[in-house]
Amino acid sequence: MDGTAATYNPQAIEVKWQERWAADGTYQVDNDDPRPPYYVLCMYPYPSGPAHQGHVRNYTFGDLLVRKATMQGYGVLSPLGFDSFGLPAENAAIRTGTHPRTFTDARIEELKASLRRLGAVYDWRREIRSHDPEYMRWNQVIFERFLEAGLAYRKKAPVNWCPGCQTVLANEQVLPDGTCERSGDLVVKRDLEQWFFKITDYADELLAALDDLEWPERVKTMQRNWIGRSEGAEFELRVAGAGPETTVRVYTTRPDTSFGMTFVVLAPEHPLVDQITTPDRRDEVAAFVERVAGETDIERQSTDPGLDKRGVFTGAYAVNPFNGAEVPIYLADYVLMTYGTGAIMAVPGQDQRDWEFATQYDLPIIRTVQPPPDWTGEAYLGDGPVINSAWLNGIPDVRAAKVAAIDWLEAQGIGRRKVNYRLRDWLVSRQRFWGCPIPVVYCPVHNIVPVPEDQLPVVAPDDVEFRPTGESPLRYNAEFLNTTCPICGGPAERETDTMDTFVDSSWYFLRFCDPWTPGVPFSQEAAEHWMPVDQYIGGIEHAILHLLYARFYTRALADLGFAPKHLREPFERLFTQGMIRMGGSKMSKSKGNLIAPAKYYETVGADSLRLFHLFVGPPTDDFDWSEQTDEVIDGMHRFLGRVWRLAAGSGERLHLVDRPFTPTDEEVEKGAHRLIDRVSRDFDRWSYNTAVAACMEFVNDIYRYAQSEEGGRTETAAFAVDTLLKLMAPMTPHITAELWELRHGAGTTVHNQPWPVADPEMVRVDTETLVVQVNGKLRDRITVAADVDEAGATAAALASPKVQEQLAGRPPRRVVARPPRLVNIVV
RNA sequence: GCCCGGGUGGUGGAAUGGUAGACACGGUGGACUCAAAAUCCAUUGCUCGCAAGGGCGUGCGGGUUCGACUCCCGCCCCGGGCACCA
Repeated sequence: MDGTAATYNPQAIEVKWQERWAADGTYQVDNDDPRPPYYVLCMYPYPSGPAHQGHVRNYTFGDLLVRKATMQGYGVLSPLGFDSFGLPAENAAIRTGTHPRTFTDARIEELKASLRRLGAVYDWRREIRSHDPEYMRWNQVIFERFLEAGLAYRKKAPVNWCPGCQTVLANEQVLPDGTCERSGDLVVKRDLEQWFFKITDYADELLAALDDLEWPERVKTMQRNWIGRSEGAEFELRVAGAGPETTVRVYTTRPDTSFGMTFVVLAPEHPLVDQITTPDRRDEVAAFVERVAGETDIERQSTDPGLDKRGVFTGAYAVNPFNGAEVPIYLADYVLMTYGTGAIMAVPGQDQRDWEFATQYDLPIIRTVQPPPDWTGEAYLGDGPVINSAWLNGIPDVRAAKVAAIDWLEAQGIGRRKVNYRLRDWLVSRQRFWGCPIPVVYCPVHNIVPVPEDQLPVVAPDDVEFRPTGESPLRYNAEFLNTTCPICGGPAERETDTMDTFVDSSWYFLRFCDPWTPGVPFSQEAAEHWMPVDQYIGGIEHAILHLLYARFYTRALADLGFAPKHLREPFERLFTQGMIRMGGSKMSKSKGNLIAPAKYYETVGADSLRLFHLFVGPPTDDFDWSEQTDEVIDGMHRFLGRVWRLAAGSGERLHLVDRPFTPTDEEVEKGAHRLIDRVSRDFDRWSYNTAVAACMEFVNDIYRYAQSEEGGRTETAAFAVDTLLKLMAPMTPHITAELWELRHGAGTTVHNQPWPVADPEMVRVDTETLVVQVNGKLRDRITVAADVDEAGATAAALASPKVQEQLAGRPPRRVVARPPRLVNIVV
């Protein structure tokens, strides 16, 4: 053997193969590729600099699938791009004066280089950067079509406003104590006119279609809860002493409990508050409203600090239409203007939060559902017959009572059946510079006017000043701000808000299918060919927002004629990986706990790092990076060294001979088939850690075989090693490629070998270990034929001397036989 | 607070109602070496015992079952998301 084959040197071989894959375009795929299509996609990253271990893990999983599907004969679409708009680049611009584009492009190059060095392969001809003007053009065209179709609209919505900075803050910029991270001022809520996308139009479909997706149940559950469909009723209550036009509309999921309403609660932002509050209550109500304005929704809905001072009486009363009773109207922080009608009827008998509120404010409690006799709790949420409810009394269950109550409301003309969603429309306006401009102008005559398509994309000017106030520089750039109305040519102002970056990530996977056809964001044919994504891979932190927005966008684009009409779901299968944590918190640049992969590339190599991420635990689990982690990574390098010495034939005491086939050789070949079976099934169930463990066991077995007295048979060993290299190729692509070339000659590559298939005859085992228990305790292990029946297994178990000793002459009361695995003898 | 996960040796984890701890990391002992590195071998849940062998053991408390890490109920602890971080 020559010097290069003698020792494993990852630095020498990894870059060589990476350059070859790039130069040969091995993993580029054309849209007319004749192989069956398969689309593997990892969530495109925000470019924050060189890859961190979270990226390494994510892209290792994706790359494994790309390479395996390629070996299986698919034409695999494996694109990547960059989610390149966002707050960090803007903050860096303010800090350093560097334009966000310069900053971002530099970060992208760093990230790309470190992913290349990992050996992850992509069709880079399809790369997308969300700040690319071509991508922005289509983002803006789509926005204008949304506007045309009524899917985009403007309304007022509260934002975080910092009085010191005179600007809008992201939630992230508001510290836990409610102050601005920059100035320390107390952040307040302020209403601004903002753009929304009507995702609620699709609420029903987004909910119903979840059932058929091959997604993790937990993600589907989170989306279901997020959409939060509820069925109930909406009805009007007159305000006592006011005219008939002054009514409070409430939404309830429990119209059957209306006779138990003992008060009404409005959100502090409710438009009726000023009108109905009595003069003697004004000061207290105003103070309360102001205080709640400073709270987040999470604080408002928390019941943690107790319920004191969480509500205030307005002095007004509402009339319960069911029985004419006058009940007091309160304000409470836990009622949100954004859900339902912003007003609720409170029924403390059947709602625990209402119960606590009623107790706090000495309000009456009336039960309208009969709790079971042994009920000791407070509010009763369960089923039961209606009580204390006049004409509803005696209805045996909640479901029937709801129907009766709603029928009555509709007959009286004061209310109706109503399906409600927790899901709110998507607020897409961002008061930032580094985002895709919203392509409209405001004309004093023609109001909102979209920028004509031939003038797109609207791109922010470069000569702006980044001020440390956090204010978008667009507001102060006269050249950008002042324009003319596309309709009348008169003076007009541009929209200075940009789009939420989730807009960019809501359709990039469609653009990847075809970033080339002029005149369209992507061609229908290409989308037809590749979509939906066969396997989407990303972090669990995107379980709700990104995935829901992408599902909405795909439907909207199909309905607007951009995508094929029948394309509803973008991601056929979803896999969500766990996070890499360090010291208990998520790895992130801001926490300064990133571990760059570069140092591993320079020492143990990319293959060892990839193998580590596959081996360390189930891909869905979080992983805590610790001081011991480097030792585990070193262990992967040692294992690959063993593989190298075995496959390159440079291992000590390897003893291979040409000789006739023996039963020992047959066992080794069977072992290889069992490995194929195990690794293939483990890959299919995302159990990479056990697949790696199986390969390690196999390598140990082959070493024992090749180092034994009688030695290994050359052909058998060659079959075993070649099988191993093929199975490991998707996990550790460089070392397996190099070894394959070494064994089979220049120009050959393991990566175009067909994925091995196990022969079922060779996988079958002849004998099994029968576990014998007495009263559930393990007492013996017996080797039995794999096809042993119940009687045979029982007989073998009873014949065991150890079992006889335990029984001590007692007759078995019962024998549970589960051949060929187990017999349990109960005495 | 609400929604969603998780808890197994010193450590990462394995075990789809049937042998708890596969495979690794670390530790201990040994071989090779002048020495070290590398490599290789043995051993390694806790505990009693010279040994054979026994007992205990999957966050805590109950339950279902011949049998529970696994299923059910009630707790405790840790993590993720909560709509302007992406």
